[in-house]
Amino acid sequence: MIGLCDCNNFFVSCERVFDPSLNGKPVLVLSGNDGCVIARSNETKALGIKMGTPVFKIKDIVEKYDIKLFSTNFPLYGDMSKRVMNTLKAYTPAIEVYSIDESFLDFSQFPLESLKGNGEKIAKIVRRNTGIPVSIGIAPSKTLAKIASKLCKQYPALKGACLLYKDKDIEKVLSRFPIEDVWGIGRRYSKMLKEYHVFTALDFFHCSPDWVEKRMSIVGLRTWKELHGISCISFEHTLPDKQTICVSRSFSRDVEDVDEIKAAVSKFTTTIAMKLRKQNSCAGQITIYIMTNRFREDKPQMFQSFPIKLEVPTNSTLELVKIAVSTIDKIYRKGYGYKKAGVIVSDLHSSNNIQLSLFDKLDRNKHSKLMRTLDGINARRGRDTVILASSDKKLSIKSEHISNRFTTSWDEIIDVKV
DNA sequence: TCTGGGGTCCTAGGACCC
DNA sequence: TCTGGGGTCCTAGGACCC
Repeated sequence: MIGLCDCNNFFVSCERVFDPSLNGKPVLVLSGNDGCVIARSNETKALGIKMGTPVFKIKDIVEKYDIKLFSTNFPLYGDMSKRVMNTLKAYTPAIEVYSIDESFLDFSQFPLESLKGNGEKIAKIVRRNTGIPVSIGIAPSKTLAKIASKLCKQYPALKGACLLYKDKDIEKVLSRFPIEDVWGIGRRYSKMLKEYHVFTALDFFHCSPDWVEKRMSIVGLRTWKELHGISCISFEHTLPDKQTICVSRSFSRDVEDVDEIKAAVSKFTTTIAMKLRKQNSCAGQITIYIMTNRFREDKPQMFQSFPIKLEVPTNSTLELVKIAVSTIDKIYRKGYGYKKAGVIVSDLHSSNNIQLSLFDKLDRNKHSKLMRTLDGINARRGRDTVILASSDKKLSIKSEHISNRFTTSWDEIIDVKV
């Protein structure tokens, strides 16, 4: 049996931990530049506000219901996530961190009759230790566990834990579960399935496996089997290294100045190099892209992306930034307003086995020593204590409703009034 | 005026090998 | 009229996830 612990309305819950007056009130958390809705409280869900809605389109509702808005605060959410995961680790034999707000829990050694009670206990402890409410679904497969966790949110009487394993129960639940809400069935497939009158998870359950495989490949077949209680997506005890790493941002306005774009790309690449070193990888390829605002149909559009193969894979900030910034000169065109830029590294290798080149002039030992020192200082003194001069320029990104980094910055720690 | 960011996996087709 | 058989690797595109 496998558990899935999902944090309820996670980003909203993080904000509420540090401002309990938000409990019971409608709250939204917004994407970068305060653009779209990326998290909703139950109250705002009830108002019919959809995930991904641009905020300017719902200005009237926000005002009418006095909805509290928050800019995204990833340092806070990331740290709160760690706290939740650490608590889960302490009360289960193993966890697989699946996303910032979800973990699978290894319940394979627990007797069946103890599962419901254990789930409730764990949900209660997480709430007590971190302030974050969670829903724990327990079932024979990951897909069913996801469904079970959603049931917890519908039925508070379950006290945060739902065990789903009897055939009779599964069929009853699936018959009321919309096909588009099943893990693994996205927008495209649910549209296709509905054309064949498959509307609920149970309709899909009763499809023939051959039919499913023919139309949805073995990925769809896997979902079908998982709904039948056959576990096909195994529990991963160790996280594999990333195969690609990407850092990109939209700007709050259209940027024409090439130096501003270079500074942004320099910043993104600095972050990427840091992430590479963190997982002990070197990149064999780096791609830089810049694009105009696709929503401005009245303006000329431009999307340029330029991949560069590296002769020797690297994770040196100096080397990668130099390449990235010089690439901007190749792809930048005057007269366009750029709205977004990004950097992607791929073809990643372990730093321990790097194929060197006969013609390489770079002193790689020197670089890696310097990077170790830089990482050390920035770990102790804060992320941007030592940066490259080329990235020393403020990015134009809007976040008007941002809360404090209560748990990761001494300057922003919570005030307690006595 | 204002529209997010970061990932994975699978398949098909083309280029190439012997 | 007729044109082999068996592979690998790479990339682009499409699907999905949070």
